[in-house]
Amino acid sequence: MSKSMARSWDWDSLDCRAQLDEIFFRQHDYIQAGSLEHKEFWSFFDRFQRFKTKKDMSAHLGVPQEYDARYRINVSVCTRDVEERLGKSEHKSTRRSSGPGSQEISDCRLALLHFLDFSQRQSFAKLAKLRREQKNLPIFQYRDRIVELVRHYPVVVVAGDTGCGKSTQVPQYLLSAGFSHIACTQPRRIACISLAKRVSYESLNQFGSKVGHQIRFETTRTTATKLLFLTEGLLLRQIQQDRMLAQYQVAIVDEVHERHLHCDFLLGVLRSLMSERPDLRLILMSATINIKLFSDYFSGAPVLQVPGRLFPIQVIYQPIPPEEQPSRSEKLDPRPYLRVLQGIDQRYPPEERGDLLLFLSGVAEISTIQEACQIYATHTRRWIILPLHSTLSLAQQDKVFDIAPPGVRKCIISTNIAETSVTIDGVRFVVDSGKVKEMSFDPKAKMQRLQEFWISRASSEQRKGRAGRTGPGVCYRLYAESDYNAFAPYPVPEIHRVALDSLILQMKSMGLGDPLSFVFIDPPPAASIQTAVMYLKEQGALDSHGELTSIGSLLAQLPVDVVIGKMLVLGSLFKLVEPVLTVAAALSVQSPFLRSAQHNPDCGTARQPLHSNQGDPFTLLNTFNAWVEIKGERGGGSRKWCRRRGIEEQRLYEMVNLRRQFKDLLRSHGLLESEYSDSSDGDRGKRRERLTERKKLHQLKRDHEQQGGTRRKVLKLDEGQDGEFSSGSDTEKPGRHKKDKEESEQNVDIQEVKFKLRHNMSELQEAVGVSQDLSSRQQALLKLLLCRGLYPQLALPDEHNSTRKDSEQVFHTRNKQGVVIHPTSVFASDPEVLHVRDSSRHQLLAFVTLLETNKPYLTNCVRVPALQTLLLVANSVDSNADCTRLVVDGWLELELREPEEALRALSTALTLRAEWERLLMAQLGNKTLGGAAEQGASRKVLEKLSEGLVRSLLYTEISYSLRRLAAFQTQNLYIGPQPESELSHIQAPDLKALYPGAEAKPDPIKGGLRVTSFFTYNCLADSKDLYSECLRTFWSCPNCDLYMPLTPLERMQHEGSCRPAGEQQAEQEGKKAGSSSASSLSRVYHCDVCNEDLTLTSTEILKHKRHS
DNA sequence: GAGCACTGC
Repeated sequence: MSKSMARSWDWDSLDCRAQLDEIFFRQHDYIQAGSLEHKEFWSFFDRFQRFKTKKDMSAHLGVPQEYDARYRINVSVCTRDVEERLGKSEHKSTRRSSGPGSQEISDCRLALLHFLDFSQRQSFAKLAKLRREQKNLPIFQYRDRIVELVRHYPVVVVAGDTGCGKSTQVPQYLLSAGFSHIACTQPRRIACISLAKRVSYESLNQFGSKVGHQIRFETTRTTATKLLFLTEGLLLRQIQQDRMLAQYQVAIVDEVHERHLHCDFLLGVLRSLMSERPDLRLILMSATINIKLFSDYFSGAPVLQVPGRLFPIQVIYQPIPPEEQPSRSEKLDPRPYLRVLQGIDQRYPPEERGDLLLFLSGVAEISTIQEACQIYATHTRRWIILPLHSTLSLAQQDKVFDIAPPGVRKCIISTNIAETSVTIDGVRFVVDSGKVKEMSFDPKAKMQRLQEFWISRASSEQRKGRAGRTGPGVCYRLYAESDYNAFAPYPVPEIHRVALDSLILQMKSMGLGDPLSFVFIDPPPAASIQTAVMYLKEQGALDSHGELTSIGSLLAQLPVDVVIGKMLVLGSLFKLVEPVLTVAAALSVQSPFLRSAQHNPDCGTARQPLHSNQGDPFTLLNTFNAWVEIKGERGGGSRKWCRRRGIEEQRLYEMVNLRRQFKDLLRSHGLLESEYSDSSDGDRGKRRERLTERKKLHQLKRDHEQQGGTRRKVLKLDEGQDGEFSSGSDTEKPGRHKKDKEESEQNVDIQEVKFKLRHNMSELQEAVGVSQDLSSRQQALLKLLLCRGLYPQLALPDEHNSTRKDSEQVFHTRNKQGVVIHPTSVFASDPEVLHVRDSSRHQLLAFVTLLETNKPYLTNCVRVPALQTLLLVANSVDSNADCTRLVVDGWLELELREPEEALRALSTALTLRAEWERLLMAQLGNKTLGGAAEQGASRKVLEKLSEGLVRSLLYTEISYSLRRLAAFQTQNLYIGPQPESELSHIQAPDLKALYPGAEAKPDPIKGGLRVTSFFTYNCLADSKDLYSECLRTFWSCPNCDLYMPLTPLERMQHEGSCRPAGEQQAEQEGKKAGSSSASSLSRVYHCDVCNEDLTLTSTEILKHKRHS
């Protein structure tokens, strides 16, 4: 180039460029070394130099030799030190042997100025195009009208169909009109992210960081944010903290027509807030369906209707002929679907592009049709068949966005995930089966049900609309027009179909009063609300008056199901937080185990070491722990580790996020001690190391964001022919294939980058390490905690299971008989561990969900020792006189062989449970943990309790039988009530000091004595012929000198108060052995036959009944 | 022997 170049200056050398980088692209410069723009500059530079050379040879072609400062550049690249260097090197250029001279620096500066000018001009062109597009949107005509309406009315409804631009434009109109602090809710996270990005781009960052998004684990919100896109659930959480929603001036609720649970609830909450916040502006945005409902709900709010902008779509009704309609429990007939593919091949030349989207109801249906279509596709070589549903791996789901090679169409066979959640461009044909699977809730059996239904007209239109996004389309409906007309107009709102437990709990904690009188937009059935209230009472979240208890208000703060929330609370109480955090997180995300991998024997073998025959939550725990270990050892290698086992790594990342959120919440509610200060986190060197790593990670993340995600690949014709796990696709293949794989392995895994930025790996490892190898004692305790959380979700193995085939094992829950284990559970492949091998080892299954599809299935099961667990978790335990017969929750009957053992077990359970309850209440009542001394003391008590639970109860071997009561048996279970006035002479022992909540009053319904809130003594109509005198047996107390005949109750009472000498001093609550006793077990009984009042014991009553 | 889809300070 210049003649002075002899000095070894080479523009192409990396070294020379690096030297210029140090001058122009430093950390605080407009463009930084390493950024995308920096890369672009150097490629621009090359082109620019070539152009200059060419121009030197030819004539002047517009590029000035020197850059003219009148250009639009508003960034200075001529900082003082650059000027200085220019000056210096001009003088001393001859002395310098290497490095850029003044010529090089000014060359580079010229190029940089041209580059900036060029990119700015480019963005002006972009801007002009953008503004044109904005003005072309249907909603643009209504811009002033919308602003005017919002200024004058507290609530406005904007209704517009797909493509009218309401989601992106309305918030911008409001911003330009001077509104700020705008919240715009979306039902889905992705929508929040992409809308924030889009609006920020459209306003050319005119609002800078003033447009942001916030979702559960991610936010770009700053104090400067004026417009925030957030999820509906998140806004609800914010209202829970900030009742008046003072942080916002405007709330936009988008997609209200989708009628999600959160959305319906949010509308209700906002409606009740309007009177207290007259200044708040509320805008509902909806598709043009059912608008009147929303307007009426807000006392006739004005509606602005905007036409949509879709391309025309031709609708063809092709009802399935009767002979091809599948009868019940039969596979779908693929012929109607194949005919559509054939028809398209005949009618449309392959060079006319356009893909096909086929809606079916479920995964099984998709597989059936996929198989048939694949045969056709292989034969014609004109189609690539791709399944799409949420249980596919994310990598496989992503394939639907890839491009088919010329002359080939994609045929995407999808569930209704493609109706709203996933939008695929380039779809020209839609095939609609008209079916959908929907979840409903059966409150009687406490069971979820997944059933197939006809879709609604609204869904039908939504599916059709997917064909007209990028051009005119065709929609084939595989039902008759008359069917369409008979469809319900809208889908059933979610609030009508699901269990309302969490919703009611939220309402209570938000102080919204009686849920039955709350004005919902479309109130759920009263029975559904009542069921939820009852359930919450049973769980102790609400008291008998329906008011929130302390545990209830805590559970309301935890963003999990009530069942999971209870586990978390118990886990922190028993210092088993780490494993419980993992289990709670695992049960709150989609299963990390991919179904498609289940058939692959290699995956099965690789997964085997992770399996725990204690139950599915333990398998999940093992998996998470193993992954954390791998992650620490070989970082990026975890991806491969997951793939080999058919595990979706994304789910494990989600678990880490959840774990941390749960931990923070437990800590902020005083259930966990706060983390020690960071000083323990190693030496300075380590911290510096981590800091440099974080810098690198941030750069990787920025690069990824600037690249705008991944580029679309072109699909191969044989794509989708086999799943990713079949035919050993995991084994390394020689040649090109292997190279591809290695390359992709080196690609930046953006999820891992984000994960590393958010979490401190060594901290996680340390925390998890605690739970890595649970002692059998801890495992027993953990099971108990999980079970108490899951209660009353318990199932009893059928007594004949050991004679049945593996696949025909039957179980019974209290409300539903004949349920089976889901094939994905560890117990489906290993049912022998549930069989009764000896009479001291009966087991129950605690389960997370009971879902009926073809059959009622139990998922996520844990096996627990029956008697011991029941005594500790059951809501009601009823006994006969010598406690050898127990009835639990009115449906399980246990008969113990040895009265001695029976009594000991019951007595131990009562004591431990009382202690447990006391600790729990102390923990909950005591928001901030006391001083170290108190903590130490409570830790001791706790250790004793844990020890007691495990050693004295869970490990105890007691011989007993276990069966479920038949319907007729439950009818005459109890002795029955006696009028209280006639019982006054019975001296009830004072057990209050012994067991908190102890009443020891005659039970007015069951009869017998109600000893604690869950235990009623001697209320069973026992078949054994026992007189009260026989109940007294000689007994010697192991702790003191007492030796005398006592009734069982007296014994329990004594045992509860008489502790070993060491313990006695710790227990300062002066309690004395009951002076009075329940010796008089007889009471007044009115016999209807004799019409006489008799004073009899319970067994005498029974005898009397038989004879009279 | 087999499960729609979302979501949570």
